[in-house]
Amino acid sequence: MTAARGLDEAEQHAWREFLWAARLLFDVLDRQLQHDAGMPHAYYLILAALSGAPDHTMTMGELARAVRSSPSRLSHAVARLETAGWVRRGRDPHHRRHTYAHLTGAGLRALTAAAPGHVAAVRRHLFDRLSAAQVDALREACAAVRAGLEPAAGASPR
Amino acid sequence: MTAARGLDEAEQHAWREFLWAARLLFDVLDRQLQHDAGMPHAYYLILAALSGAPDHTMTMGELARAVRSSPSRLSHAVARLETAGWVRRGRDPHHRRHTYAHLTGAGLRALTAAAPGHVAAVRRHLFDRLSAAQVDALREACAAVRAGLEPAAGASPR
DNA sequence: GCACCTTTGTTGAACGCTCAAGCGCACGCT
DNA sequence: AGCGTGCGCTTGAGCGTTCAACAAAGGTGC
Repeated sequence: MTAARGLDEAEQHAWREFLWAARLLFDVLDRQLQHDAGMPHAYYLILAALSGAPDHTMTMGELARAVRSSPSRLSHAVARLETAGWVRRGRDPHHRRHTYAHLTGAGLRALTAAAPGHVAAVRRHLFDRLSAAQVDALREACAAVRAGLEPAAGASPR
Repeated sequence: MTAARGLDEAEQHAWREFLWAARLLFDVLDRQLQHDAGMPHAYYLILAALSGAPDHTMTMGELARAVRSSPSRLSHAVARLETAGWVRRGRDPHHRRHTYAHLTGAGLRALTAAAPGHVAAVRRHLFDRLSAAQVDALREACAAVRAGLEPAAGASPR
Protein backbone atom coordinates (compact mmCIF):
# COMPACT_ATOMS: atom_id res chain seq x y z
CA MET A 1 0.00 0.00 0.00
CA THR A 2 1.21 3.44 -0.88
CA ALA A 3 -0.32 4.43 2.41
CA ALA A 4 2.25 2.87 4.63
CA ARG A 5 5.41 4.44 3.22
CA GLY A 6 7.38 5.67 6.20
CA LEU A 7 6.70 2.59 8.31
CA ASP A 8 9.03 -0.37 8.07
CA GLU A 9 7.68 -3.79 7.32
CA ALA A 10 7.34 -4.91 10.93
CA GLU A 11 5.47 -1.70 11.76
CA GLN A 12 3.13 -1.98 8.80
CA HIS A 13 2.32 -5.52 9.79
CA ALA A 14 1.78 -4.62 13.43
CA TRP A 15 -0.37 -1.64 12.51
CA ARG A 16 -2.61 -3.68 10.27
CA GLU A 17 -3.07 -6.40 12.87
CA PHE A 18 -3.84 -3.88 15.57
CA LEU A 19 -6.21 -1.93 13.34
CA TRP A 20 -8.27 -4.90 12.31
CA ALA A 21 -8.16 -6.69 15.63
CA ALA A 22 -9.51 -3.62 17.38
CA ARG A 23 -12.04 -2.70 14.73
CA LEU A 24 -13.42 -6.20 14.33
CA LEU A 25 -13.50 -6.72 18.08
CA PHE A 26 -15.35 -3.48 18.76
CA ASP A 27 -17.73 -4.24 15.93
CA VAL A 28 -18.62 -7.65 17.30
CA LEU A 29 -18.97 -6.36 20.87
CA ASP A 30 -21.15 -3.48 19.74
CA ARG A 31 -23.32 -5.81 17.74
CA GLN A 32 -23.62 -8.27 20.61
CA LEU A 33 -24.65 -5.58 23.08
CA GLN A 34 -27.03 -3.90 20.67
CA HIS A 35 -28.67 -7.19 19.85
CA ASP A 36 -28.86 -8.72 23.34
CA ALA A 37 -29.24 -5.64 25.51
CA GLY A 38 -30.47 -2.90 23.20
CA MET A 39 -27.59 -0.56 23.85
CA PRO A 40 -24.34 0.29 22.11
CA HIS A 41 -21.05 -0.27 23.90
CA ALA A 42 -20.60 3.43 24.67
CA TYR A 43 -23.88 3.45 26.57
CA TYR A 44 -22.92 0.32 28.45
CA LEU A 45 -19.75 2.09 29.59
CA ILE A 46 -21.78 5.03 30.85
CA LEU A 47 -24.06 2.79 32.89
CA ALA A 48 -21.04 0.86 34.17
CA ALA A 49 -19.28 4.04 35.24
CA LEU A 50 -22.36 5.23 37.10
CA SER A 51 -22.80 1.86 38.77
CA GLY A 52 -19.36 2.23 40.32
CA ALA A 53 -19.92 5.72 41.67
CA PRO A 54 -21.10 6.56 45.21
CA ASP A 55 -24.89 6.74 45.25
CA HIS A 56 -24.82 5.76 41.56
CA THR A 57 -24.40 9.42 40.80
CA MET A 58 -21.81 11.56 39.03
CA THR A 59 -21.75 15.01 37.51
CA MET A 60 -21.81 15.16 33.74
CA GLY A 61 -18.22 16.36 33.73
CA GLU A 62 -16.94 13.53 35.89
CA LEU A 63 -18.85 11.05 33.79
CA ALA A 64 -17.47 12.53 30.58
CA ARG A 65 -13.93 12.10 31.86
CA ALA A 66 -14.64 8.57 33.07
CA VAL A 67 -15.84 7.39 29.68
CA ARG A 68 -13.47 9.59 27.65
CA SER A 69 -16.38 11.35 26.03
CA SER A 70 -16.81 14.88 24.81
CA PRO A 71 -19.40 16.89 26.76
CA SER A 72 -21.56 17.05 23.68
CA ARG A 73 -21.48 13.35 23.04
CA LEU A 74 -22.25 12.59 26.65
CA SER A 75 -25.11 15.04 26.72
CA HIS A 76 -26.72 13.42 23.69
CA ALA A 77 -26.09 9.95 25.09
CA VAL A 78 -27.52 10.70 28.52
CA ALA A 79 -30.54 12.35 26.93
CA ARG A 80 -31.21 9.06 25.19
CA LEU A 81 -30.51 7.00 28.31
CA GLU A 82 -32.95 9.25 30.13
CA THR A 83 -35.77 8.58 27.70
CA ALA A 84 -34.98 4.88 28.10
CA GLY A 85 -35.52 5.37 31.83
CA TRP A 86 -32.03 4.16 32.71
CA VAL A 87 -30.60 7.46 33.93
CA ARG A 88 -32.11 10.53 35.58
CA ARG A 89 -30.63 14.01 35.43
CA GLY A 90 -30.96 16.79 37.93
CA ARG A 91 -29.28 19.91 39.18
CA ASP A 92 -27.53 20.14 42.54
CA PRO A 93 -29.18 23.06 44.38
CA HIS A 94 -25.85 23.91 46.06
CA HIS A 95 -23.76 23.90 42.89
CA ARG A 96 -26.30 24.92 40.34
CA ARG A 97 -23.82 24.93 37.52
CA HIS A 98 -23.43 21.19 37.75
CA THR A 99 -25.81 18.59 36.39
CA TYR A 100 -25.64 15.21 37.98
CA ALA A 101 -26.56 11.96 36.31
CA HIS A 102 -28.08 9.23 38.45
CA LEU A 103 -28.39 5.56 37.52
CA THR A 104 -31.99 4.43 38.07
CA GLY A 105 -33.08 1.03 39.29
CA ALA A 106 -34.13 0.16 35.77
CA GLY A 107 -30.72 1.29 34.55
CA LEU A 108 -28.95 -0.91 37.04
CA ARG A 109 -31.14 -3.83 36.05
CA ALA A 110 -30.41 -3.24 32.37
CA LEU A 111 -26.70 -3.14 33.13
CA THR A 112 -26.84 -6.25 35.25
CA ALA A 113 -28.72 -8.03 32.51
CA ALA A 114 -26.26 -6.91 29.86
CA ALA A 115 -23.03 -7.55 31.74
CA PRO A 116 -22.71 -11.35 31.61
CA GLY A 117 -23.19 -11.55 27.87
CA HIS A 118 -20.82 -8.69 27.27
CA VAL A 119 -18.11 -10.09 29.53
CA ALA A 120 -18.52 -13.50 27.94
CA ALA A 121 -18.04 -11.93 24.51
CA VAL A 122 -14.88 -10.16 25.65
CA ARG A 123 -13.59 -13.41 27.04
CA ARG A 124 -14.49 -15.42 23.96
CA HIS A 125 -13.11 -13.03 21.36
CA LEU A 126 -10.16 -11.60 23.25
CA PHE A 127 -8.86 -13.58 26.21
CA ASP A 128 -9.62 -17.06 24.92
CA ARG A 129 -7.27 -16.27 22.03
CA LEU A 130 -4.35 -15.11 24.18
CA SER A 131 -1.87 -16.75 26.54
CA ALA A 132 -1.25 -15.15 29.92
CA ALA A 133 2.04 -13.80 28.62
CA GLN A 134 0.30 -12.28 25.60
CA VAL A 135 -2.28 -10.66 27.85
CA ASP A 136 0.54 -9.07 29.84
CA ALA A 137 2.32 -7.91 26.71
CA LEU A 138 -0.87 -6.49 25.27
CA ARG A 139 -1.59 -4.62 28.47
CA GLU A 140 1.89 -3.13 28.61
CA ALA A 141 1.95 -2.00 25.01
CA CYS A 142 -1.54 -0.54 25.20
CA ALA A 143 -0.77 1.17 28.48
CA ALA A 144 2.16 2.95 26.85
CA VAL A 145 0.00 4.04 23.93
CA ARG A 146 -2.88 5.12 26.12
CA ALA A 147 -0.63 7.11 28.43
CA GLY A 148 0.59 9.06 25.44
CA LEU A 149 -2.94 9.88 24.31
CA GLU A 150 -4.59 10.56 27.63
CA PRO A 151 -5.26 14.24 28.35
CA ALA A 152 -2.23 14.65 30.59
CA ALA A 153 -4.23 16.06 33.53
CA GLY A 154 -4.83 13.63 36.41
CA ALA A 155 -4.63 10.34 34.55
CA SER A 156 -6.48 8.66 37.41
CA PRO A 157 -10.10 9.67 38.01
CA ARG A 158 -10.45 11.75 41.13
CA MET B 1 -16.89 -2.10 38.10
CA THR B 2 -19.76 -4.49 38.32
CA ALA B 3 -19.28 -4.82 34.60
CA ALA B 4 -16.07 -6.77 34.70
CA ARG B 5 -17.09 -9.59 36.98
CA GLY B 6 -15.95 -12.76 35.30
CA LEU B 7 -12.57 -11.40 34.29
CA ASP B 8 -9.66 -11.68 36.69
CA GLU B 9 -7.73 -8.61 37.69
CA ALA B 10 -5.03 -8.94 35.04
CA GLU B 11 -7.66 -9.36 32.36
CA GLN B 12 -9.71 -6.40 33.53
CA HIS B 13 -6.61 -4.25 33.49
CA ALA B 14 -5.54 -5.46 30.05
CA TRP B 15 -9.03 -4.97 28.66
CA ARG B 16 -9.24 -1.41 29.90
CA GLU B 17 -5.84 -0.50 28.50
CA PHE B 18 -6.65 -2.06 25.16
CA LEU B 19 -10.07 -0.45 25.02
CA TRP B 20 -8.85 3.06 25.69
CA ALA B 21 -5.63 2.79 23.74
CA ALA B 22 -7.55 1.73 20.65
CA ARG B 23 -10.43 4.15 21.10
CA LEU B 24 -8.24 7.15 21.81
CA LEU B 25 -5.87 6.25 18.98
CA PHE B 26 -8.64 5.85 16.42
CA ASP B 27 -10.22 9.07 17.62
CA VAL B 28 -7.03 11.05 17.19
CA LEU B 29 -6.29 9.52 13.79
CA ASP B 30 -9.81 10.16 12.57
CA ARG B 31 -9.63 13.73 13.74
CA GLN B 32 -6.24 14.28 12.13
CA LEU B 33 -7.40 12.91 8.78
CA GLN B 34 -10.70 14.74 8.86
CA HIS B 35 -8.98 17.99 9.70
CA ASP B 36 -5.98 17.77 7.36
CA ALA B 37 -7.38 15.80 4.45
CA GLY B 38 -11.15 16.17 4.70
CA MET B 39 -11.83 12.46 4.97
CA PRO B 40 -12.49 10.00 7.79
CA HIS B 41 -10.16 7.08 8.30
CA ALA B 42 -12.57 4.60 6.74
CA TYR B 43 -12.53 6.56 3.50
CA TYR B 44 -8.77 6.77 3.56
CA LEU B 45 -8.66 2.98 3.77
CA ILE B 46 -10.95 2.70 0.75
CA LEU B 47 -8.74 4.96 -1.34
CA ALA B 48 -5.63 3.12 -0.12
CA ALA B 49 -7.11 -0.26 -1.04
CA LEU B 50 -7.99 0.99 -4.53
CA SER B 51 -4.53 2.49 -4.98
CA GLY B 52 -3.00 -0.94 -4.47
CA ALA B 53 -5.25 -2.71 -6.98
CA PRO B 54 -4.40 -3.37 -10.64
CA ASP B 55 -5.64 -0.47 -12.75
CA HIS B 56 -6.79 1.19 -9.51
CA THR B 57 -9.99 -0.74 -9.87
CA MET B 58 -11.86 -3.31 -7.80
CA THR B 59 -15.40 -4.65 -7.68
CA MET B 60 -17.52 -3.42 -4.80
CA GLY B 61 -17.42 -6.86 -3.26
CA GLU B 62 -13.66 -7.16 -3.37
CA LEU B 63 -13.35 -3.67 -1.95
CA ALA B 64 -15.81 -4.44 0.84
CA ARG B 65 -13.76 -7.48 1.85
CA ALA B 66 -10.52 -5.51 1.67
CA VAL B 67 -11.73 -2.84 4.07
CA ARG B 68 -13.85 -5.17 6.22
CA SER B 69 -16.96 -3.23 5.37
CA SER B 70 -20.55 -4.27 4.93
CA PRO B 71 -21.86 -3.91 1.38
CA SER B 72 -24.27 -1.25 2.57
CA ARG B 73 -21.65 0.80 4.31
CA LEU B 74 -19.33 0.62 1.33
CA SER B 75 -22.10 1.60 -1.06
CA HIS B 76 -22.88 4.72 0.96
CA ALA B 77 -19.20 5.53 1.34
CA VAL B 78 -18.39 5.13 -2.33
CA ALA B 79 -21.42 7.23 -3.23
CA ARG B 80 -19.91 10.01 -1.18
CA LEU B 81 -16.41 9.48 -2.56
CA GLU B 82 -17.93 9.68 -6.01
CA THR B 83 -19.50 13.07 -5.39
CA ALA B 84 -16.11 14.18 -4.08
CA GLY B 85 -14.68 13.13 -7.45
CA TRP B 86 -12.24 10.68 -5.88
CA VAL B 87 -13.83 7.46 -7.15
CA ARG B 88 -15.88 6.56 -10.22
CA ARG B 89 -18.28 3.65 -10.47
CA GLY B 90 -19.24 1.69 -13.53
CA ARG B 91 -20.65 -1.63 -14.65
CA ASP B 92 -18.72 -4.17 -16.64
CA PRO B 93 -20.84 -4.96 -19.71
CA HIS B 94 -19.63 -8.58 -19.63
CA HIS B 95 -20.37 -9.22 -15.96
CA ARG B 96 -23.28 -6.92 -15.42
CA ARG B 97 -23.84 -8.06 -11.87
CA HIS B 98 -20.60 -6.46 -10.77
CA THR B 99 -20.02 -2.79 -10.13
CA TYR B 100 -16.49 -1.53 -10.45
CA ALA B 101 -15.02 1.20 -8.31
CA HIS B 102 -12.14 3.06 -9.90
CA LEU B 103 -9.79 5.49 -8.16
CA THR B 104 -9.63 8.73 -10.16
CA GLY B 105 -6.57 10.92 -10.57
CA ALA B 106 -8.03 13.37 -8.10
CA GLY B 107 -8.60 10.48 -5.68
CA LEU B 108 -5.01 9.36 -5.99
CA ARG B 109 -3.84 12.93 -5.42
CA ALA B 110 -6.03 13.26 -2.35
CA LEU B 111 -4.65 9.99 -0.99
CA THR B 112 -1.07 10.98 -1.73
CA ALA B 113 -1.63 14.29 0.01
CA ALA B 114 -3.22 12.64 3.03
CA ALA B 115 -0.78 9.77 3.48
CA PRO B 116 2.28 11.49 5.00
CA GLY B 117 0.32 13.22 7.73
CA HIS B 118 -1.58 10.08 8.55
CA VAL B 119 1.50 7.89 8.67
CA ALA B 120 3.27 10.48 10.81
CA ALA B 121 0.35 10.43 13.23
CA VAL B 122 0.47 6.63 13.44
CA ARG B 123 4.17 6.81 14.10
CA ARG B 124 3.88 9.56 16.68
CA HIS B 125 1.00 8.09 18.67
CA LEU B 126 1.71 4.39 18.31
CA PHE B 127 5.24 3.39 17.34
CA ASP B 128 7.11 6.19 19.06
CA ARG B 129 5.63 4.87 22.30
CA LEU B 130 6.72 1.26 21.82
CA SER B 131 9.99 -0.66 21.81
CA ALA B 132 10.68 -3.07 18.98
CA ALA B 133 9.87 -5.96 21.30
CA GLN B 134 6.57 -4.33 22.25
CA VAL B 135 5.70 -3.86 18.59
CA ASP B 136 6.33 -7.56 18.01
CA ALA B 137 4.27 -8.56 21.03
CA LEU B 138 1.43 -6.26 20.00
CA ARG B 139 1.44 -7.69 16.48
CA GLU B 140 1.34 -11.25 17.77
CA ALA B 141 -1.45 -10.69 20.24
CA CYS B 142 -3.54 -8.73 17.76
CA ALA B 143 -2.93 -11.29 15.03
CA ALA B 144 -4.34 -13.99 17.29
CA VAL B 145 -7.40 -11.88 18.07
CA ARG B 146 -7.94 -10.85 14.47
CA ALA B 147 -7.62 -14.40 13.20
CA GLY B 148 -10.42 -15.40 15.55
CA LEU B 149 -12.69 -12.65 14.27
CA GLU B 150 -11.94 -12.79 10.59
CA PRO B 151 -14.56 -14.59 8.46
CA ALA B 152 -11.91 -17.31 7.89
CA ALA B 153 -11.74 -16.68 4.13
CA GLY B 154 -8.37 -16.35 2.42
CA ALA B 155 -6.52 -19.01 4.37
CA SER B 156 -8.25 -21.71 2.40
CA PRO B 157 -8.93 -21.01 -1.28
CA ARG B 158 -12.66 -21.35 -1.48
C1' DG C 1 -38.75 -21.58 -21.72
C1' DC C 2 -39.90 -21.06 -16.85
C1' DA C 3 -39.73 -20.94 -11.81
C1' DC C 4 -36.67 -20.54 -8.15
C1' DC C 5 -32.54 -19.35 -5.66
C1' DT C 6 -28.16 -17.12 -4.93
C1' DT C 7 -25.09 -13.46 -5.59
C1' DT C 8 -24.24 -8.54 -5.90
C1' DG C 9 -25.25 -4.19 -4.94
C1' DT C 10 -28.38 -0.17 -3.63
C1' DT C 11 -31.79 2.48 -0.90
C1' DG C 12 -34.14 4.85 3.10
C1' DA C 13 -34.83 5.43 7.88
C1' DA C 14 -33.00 5.46 12.44
C1' DC C 15 -29.32 6.34 15.32
C1' DG C 16 -24.77 7.82 17.31
C1' DC C 17 -21.03 11.04 16.85
C1' DT C 18 -18.80 15.56 15.79
C1' DC C 19 -18.49 20.33 15.32
C1' DA C 20 -19.78 24.98 16.14
C1' DA C 21 -22.78 27.84 18.53
C1' DG C 22 -25.26 29.12 22.49
C1' DC C 23 -27.20 29.44 27.35
C1' DG C 24 -26.99 29.95 32.37
C1' DC C 25 -24.43 30.17 36.41
C1' DA C 26 -20.39 31.58 39.26
C1' DC C 27 -16.56 34.35 40.07
C1' DG C 28 -13.43 38.41 39.84
C1' DC C 29 -12.78 43.15 39.03
C1' DT C 30 -13.66 48.04 39.59
C1' DA D 1 -23.85 47.17 41.86
C1' DG D 2 -22.43 46.40 37.08
C1' DC D 3 -19.57 44.03 33.79
C1' DG D 4 -16.76 40.77 31.81
C1' DT D 5 -14.84 36.05 31.67
C1' DG D 6 -14.80 31.23 32.08
C1' DC D 7 -16.92 26.90 33.14
C1' DG D 8 -20.53 23.28 32.62
C1' DC D 9 -23.65 21.68 29.88
C1' DT D 10 -27.00 21.65 25.93
C1' DT D 11 -28.58 22.26 21.19
C1' DG D 12 -28.99 21.66 16.12
C1' DA D 13 -27.16 20.43 11.82
C1' DG D 14 -24.48 17.37 9.14
C1' DC D 15 -22.19 13.09 8.45
C1' DG D 16 -21.21 8.04 8.70
C1' DT D 17 -22.96 3.52 10.06
C1' DT D 18 -26.45 0.03 10.61
C1' DC D 19 -30.42 -2.61 9.62
C1' DA D 20 -34.03 -4.22 6.84
C1' DA D 21 -36.00 -4.15 2.49
C1' DC D 22 -35.42 -4.19 -2.17
C1' DA D 23 -33.71 -4.71 -7.13
C1' DA D 24 -31.27 -6.81 -10.79
C1' DA D 25 -28.33 -10.42 -12.81
C1' DG D 26 -26.87 -15.02 -13.27
C1' DG D 27 -27.30 -19.72 -12.40
C1' DT D 28 -29.86 -24.42 -11.82
C1' DG D 29 -33.31 -27.81 -12.49
C1' DC D 30 -37.32 -29.02 -14.72
